[in-house]
Amino acid sequence: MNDSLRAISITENRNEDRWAELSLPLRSVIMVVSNTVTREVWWMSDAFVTAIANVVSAQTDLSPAEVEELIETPPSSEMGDYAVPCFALARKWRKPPAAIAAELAAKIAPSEYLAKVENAGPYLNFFVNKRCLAEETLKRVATEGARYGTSNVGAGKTVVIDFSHPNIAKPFGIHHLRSTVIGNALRNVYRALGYHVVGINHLGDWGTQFGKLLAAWQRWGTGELTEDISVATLLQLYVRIHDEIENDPAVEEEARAWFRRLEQGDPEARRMWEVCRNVSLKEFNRVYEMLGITFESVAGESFYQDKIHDTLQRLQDKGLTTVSEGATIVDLKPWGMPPFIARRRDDASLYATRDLAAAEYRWSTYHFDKMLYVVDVAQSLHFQQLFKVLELMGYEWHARCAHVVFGRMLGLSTREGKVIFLEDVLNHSIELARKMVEEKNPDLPNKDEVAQQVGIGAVIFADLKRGRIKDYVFDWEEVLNPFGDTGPYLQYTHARFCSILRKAAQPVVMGGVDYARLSEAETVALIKAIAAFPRAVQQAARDYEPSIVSRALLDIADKANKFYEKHQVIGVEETTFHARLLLVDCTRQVLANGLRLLGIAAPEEM
RNA sequence: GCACCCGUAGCUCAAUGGGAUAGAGCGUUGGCCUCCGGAGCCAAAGGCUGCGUGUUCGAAUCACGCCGGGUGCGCCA
Repeated sequence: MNDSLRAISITENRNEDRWAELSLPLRSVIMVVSNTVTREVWWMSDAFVTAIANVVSAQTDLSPAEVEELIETPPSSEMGDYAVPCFALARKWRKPPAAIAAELAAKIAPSEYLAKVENAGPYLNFFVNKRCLAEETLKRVATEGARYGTSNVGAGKTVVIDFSHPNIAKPFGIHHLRSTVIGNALRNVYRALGYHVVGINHLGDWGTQFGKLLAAWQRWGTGELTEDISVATLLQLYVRIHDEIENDPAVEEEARAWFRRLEQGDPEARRMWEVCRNVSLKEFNRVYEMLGITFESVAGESFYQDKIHDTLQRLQDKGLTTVSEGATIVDLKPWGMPPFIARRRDDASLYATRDLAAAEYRWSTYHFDKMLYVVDVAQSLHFQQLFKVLELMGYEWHARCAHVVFGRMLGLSTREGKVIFLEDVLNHSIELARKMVEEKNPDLPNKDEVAQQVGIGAVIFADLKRGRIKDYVFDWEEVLNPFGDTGPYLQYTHARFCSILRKAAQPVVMGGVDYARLSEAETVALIKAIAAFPRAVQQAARDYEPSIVSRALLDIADKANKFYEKHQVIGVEETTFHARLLLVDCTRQVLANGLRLLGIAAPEEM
């Protein structure tokens, strides 16, 4: 990031926290809060796991639940489908783990579900009945359809997600992409798990920056500020006043004065502010529409303007505030943090103040079980302080708040203070997708629509495929490359399987399918990948990590293409045909479901 | 200076509550369409998991200490 851009990003909003520390207490709280959610939720608990747990439990002094905790997946399917390591038993029984594994392997007889048991060193490896695996999995997908992967673990619970939150009077930059798509994906994931989700766009529509903007207009603007002004012009004004302030600090006082007028409800200031807000919102909405993102609530910082007085009063009543150098602060020294500044020397409110008021308001409004702030790592300290203050105020729900941290976006080749507009990136990507579609599928009737879906999907997936914590090195080539582990690859696989269904020209039937026909290595691998999907969705929610869904999808697509390469569907003997056709349909279904969770379209042709 | 985050193949990233031989994609090299979509598949090459010590039957994963990078640290958001 170069200097001019850095100057602009001084006022960028929302970010960070001690994610690792917070996630743990949060999880334990959740478990206490709801009796229905237990640790088992995060584990696979299908028929095979249960069968293994029972059969091993019968031969040991471990309970089925204890055995379940031990079950893992071998590194290679040739070793088995599930494994129970015997190290824990070895300590208990004071015998070598390999001997125990061998002993258990000999004692456990094959059953309908578990076709074979053998030991490999200290591991007790189970081979499942492939027919059962196929039947369990595909019946479930076919029956649940678009609901496959969802559950009701969140029924009756509310999650508030604060995401996107672009800054008014500034363009919707590429750096807002992360919070926007991560937040949206989490919103979809939680909703899929039955939670009531409140997605909030906490717009950066208040603060000293508007004082600067208004001061700039007064200096250089001509006539009245009206809504025909563009965001680009507003940005220019902002950059210009910013430079001016650097040269002449007195100008800053001018800006502060304007912000004070705004906070005190001065009609002229208020009117100009509204113009800026409306102009920006119009532009933001265009981007949200492209991304297919909506919010349950658009309550920016300004929304809390009339609430901060009471918030400050409560802080004071609880004896938490002190006055230091004219400002009202909460001393956090005992917790090794700098003070939380609640009110400025000149009585104006601050970002932190408004966040505090927002937290209180959201609690009283939603009584959430969780509140997630999807904000980049730069604001870690801010949220640490905020959560600590909530705790000091005696709010037990402070532990339900978590900062969903993501890394900064780097590697943007910005020329001289130019912010990269997200809209431009999306359009660029759409253009490339259009060329690709034109080349690959010139007769497609809805080429424009598909180009949109593929182009935008590429940008979204590029962001969501990696863990959110790492800095994201934005690379045009990577984002626009349609080959490899990309959004277009997933969409292509989906379209390819849709194509088989079209060409087959026969209804997919579930009744009478001979699942024993689905036993080749590539086929089983695909079925397993499909079976793993629901768990990935739950893990994504547990870790606030959409990339877990992304990777599950890549795995399914990878296995799907390998299956496709090796096994013909159309034109093979009828019993096998029907079995494979069902698998194709289930594959298509789960890919579509997963893409939807990520906020990516799944066109049937491309 | 203090705090937090991140160091895994040339590059971007994985590695299922610490487990078996650390895996993908991009890039490089070489193969595969008379056959359901080649935006695909197969194969090769590429690693002291930043360094060290410790805990453990077992460490990329946990602890401590270094080194390197990023970010933050009182009236910006």
